[in-house]
Amino acid sequence: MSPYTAASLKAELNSRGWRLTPQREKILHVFQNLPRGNHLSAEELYNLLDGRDEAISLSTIYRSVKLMARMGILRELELAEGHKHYELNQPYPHHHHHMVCIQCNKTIEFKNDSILKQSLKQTEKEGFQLIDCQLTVMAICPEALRMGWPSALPSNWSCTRVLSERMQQEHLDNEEAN
Amino acid sequence: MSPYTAASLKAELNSRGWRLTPQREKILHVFQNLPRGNHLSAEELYNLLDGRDEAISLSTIYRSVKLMARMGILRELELAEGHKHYELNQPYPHHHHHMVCIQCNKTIEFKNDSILKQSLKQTEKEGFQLIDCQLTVMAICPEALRMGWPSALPSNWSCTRVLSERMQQEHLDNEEAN
DNA sequence: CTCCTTGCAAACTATTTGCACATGT
DNA sequence: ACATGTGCAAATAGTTTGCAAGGAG
Repeated sequence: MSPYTAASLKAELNSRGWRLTPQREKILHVFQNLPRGNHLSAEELYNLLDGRDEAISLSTIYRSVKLMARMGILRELELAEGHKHYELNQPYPHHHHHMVCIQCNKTIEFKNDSILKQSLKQTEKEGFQLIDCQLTVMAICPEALRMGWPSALPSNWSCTRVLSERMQQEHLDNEEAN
Repeated sequence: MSPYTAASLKAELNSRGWRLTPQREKILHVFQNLPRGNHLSAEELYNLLDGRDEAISLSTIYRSVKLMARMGILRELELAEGHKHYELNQPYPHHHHHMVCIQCNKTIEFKNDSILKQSLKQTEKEGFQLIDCQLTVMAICPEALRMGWPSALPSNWSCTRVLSERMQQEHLDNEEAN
């Protein structure tokens, strides 16, 4: 899972009858230069390239990330936001898991090596080869509990902390896209 | 997390200013009578009720399952098929995890108590209350490996076993909807 | 020079929403 | 009574696909 070069990507693609195109090379390049822990949706990747005057059509983006995920080059993340995110697949130790409040959607990332171990155990048992593993923990956050979950929470309630964090995150996302 | 009765569902709803309607009661009832290990998508739930001449509109189905998931009554499953499934939230020991081949989408369910323990550890550390946890293991199945993954696999290859299993599953799904 | 790949626009799927009417509390 | 819930149809978001033109091997 070492970093791909254009040449090794080409070899990998060609061996299955696929081709190395400028688009695929650019996409790989973006992910290789993405700060650790970051991940992009198809749309974010599109905007990022568009901003650099290296625009690639959205359909090609979708086709490429799906292909590269299937090849094991990219990792597909199912985050709470309802659309998929991608990042370079560098299994260990850069992967993390998610804990999300089912009441307000507040999400916390965490690392845990023992989960990887259990996944490995499971793949070995069935003769699979591990590529990636992701644990999602659904829970109720302290603020919701303090408000009296499950019964005493108004229907439109949301953790106060969540809003400001979301705004901060969006701010970061915007910077990153420039 | 004991089975809800119409009365306890009503209490739970009312305490947050919501109401017990025949639709919500029917939906709860369906999930309570669902064989262990089964789960329904919004559409499947719609069809099931429709077949019983107890039709509920799709939007109401969507609104209800989302509400009940947020209340902690239902559990929302993100399976590989691209749409959400729901089942009664009876945390332990009926939950399971998934291992899926990123090459052919073959999916295997498995149980593992240690994952629940790790999730519990994480929720306690952050002061959350655990509701549910789901591990997804992305891997390459033995057949794909035998075919020479990652390089020597034709672009449209799919495990032979997968197709027949899918057909069997679809067959079961159809029976269940009647 | 063949077949894969791209870009565009249109199609699609799962889900959400606006609104008028109906119904629990 | 009055706010919440329902059903319908239309809207939306994310993603996929058909097709003609372009480009890699």
